[in-house]
Amino acid sequence: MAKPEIIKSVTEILHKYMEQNKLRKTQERFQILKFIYDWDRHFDVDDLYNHLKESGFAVSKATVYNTLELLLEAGLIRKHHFRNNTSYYEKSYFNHSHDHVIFLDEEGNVKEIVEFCDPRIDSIKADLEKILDINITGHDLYFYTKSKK
Amino acid sequence: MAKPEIIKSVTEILHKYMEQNKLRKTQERFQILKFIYDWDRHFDVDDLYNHLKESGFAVSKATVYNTLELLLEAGLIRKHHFRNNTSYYEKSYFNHSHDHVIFLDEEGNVKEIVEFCDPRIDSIKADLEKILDINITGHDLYFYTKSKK
DNA sequence: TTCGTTGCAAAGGATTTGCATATTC
DNA sequence: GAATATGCAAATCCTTTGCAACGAA
Repeated sequence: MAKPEIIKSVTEILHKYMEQNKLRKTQERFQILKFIYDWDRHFDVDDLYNHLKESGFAVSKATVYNTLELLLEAGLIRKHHFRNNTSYYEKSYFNHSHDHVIFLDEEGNVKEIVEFCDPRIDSIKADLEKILDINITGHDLYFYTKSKK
Repeated sequence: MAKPEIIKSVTEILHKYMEQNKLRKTQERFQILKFIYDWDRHFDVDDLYNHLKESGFAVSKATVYNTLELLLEAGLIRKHHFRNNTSYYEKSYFNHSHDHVIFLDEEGNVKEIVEFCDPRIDSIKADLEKILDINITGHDLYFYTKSKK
């Protein structure tokens, strides 16, 4: 699917989500969604806030936080913690479920992120659900390396 | 190994680590290490700070932070992020490498933690190292559930 | 018009930092 | 005695909250 179609599609998903939950369809929410899906990277709140500002669509940081929370609940983005105190986000639709290899520099800062898929995770998950008699709602798997890329 | 022996052993490891790195052997550092290894649970900074205070061995929060950082570098504890903004820690010596299932309540607070081991993680790791030609230094794998335990 | 959302600034929680004091070496 | 670690408080970073103004329904 080409990018404009993806954006159209996630926009519709957000429309439906807001109708179902009786939320208001503000410009800010749709613009932020569009910016995220136009961008091919993982980002933190400041990255997104600055990107919006530089693109001439400044919104308050509170709105960035509110909207990210909304998009998370709508299942349109995912949130990550890479061994530091900052939350990172990424789009999640039309984007296979995947895990991450995090490349760290000397100071432990995130230098690069590589995605991978491995079906063995799903089999571990299925086994745990059976053994513990629980329903697993999600997982986070991060491998860390200091190798240069 | 019985607990007193474990504590003796990790104490020696810390002694060596401090000698190798020309760090000072303060009471606080050894006491905190002992408290952690006497305790069978995952904890955050406040849990440990309060535990020390209630046990009549009060130290400042800055010292708790500093010492946890030191113990991390010495490989004597591990640090985790369970989808919230708090860091959790656990002892890591004489304690198999393992991963975690996190039980969350309605508000997303950590209610319970179950540990598990699965060799499939190591095989995924080995494959990634080969494919990406990197050296993986560690990983974090967390499964999340809202089931009651 | 109504009521949810935005924006701003203040508050909050976790962690770090600066500096005087205490302690190890 | 020299130099590092501790303790306290202030500072910082990330995130949440309160409230007036705005805008969608």
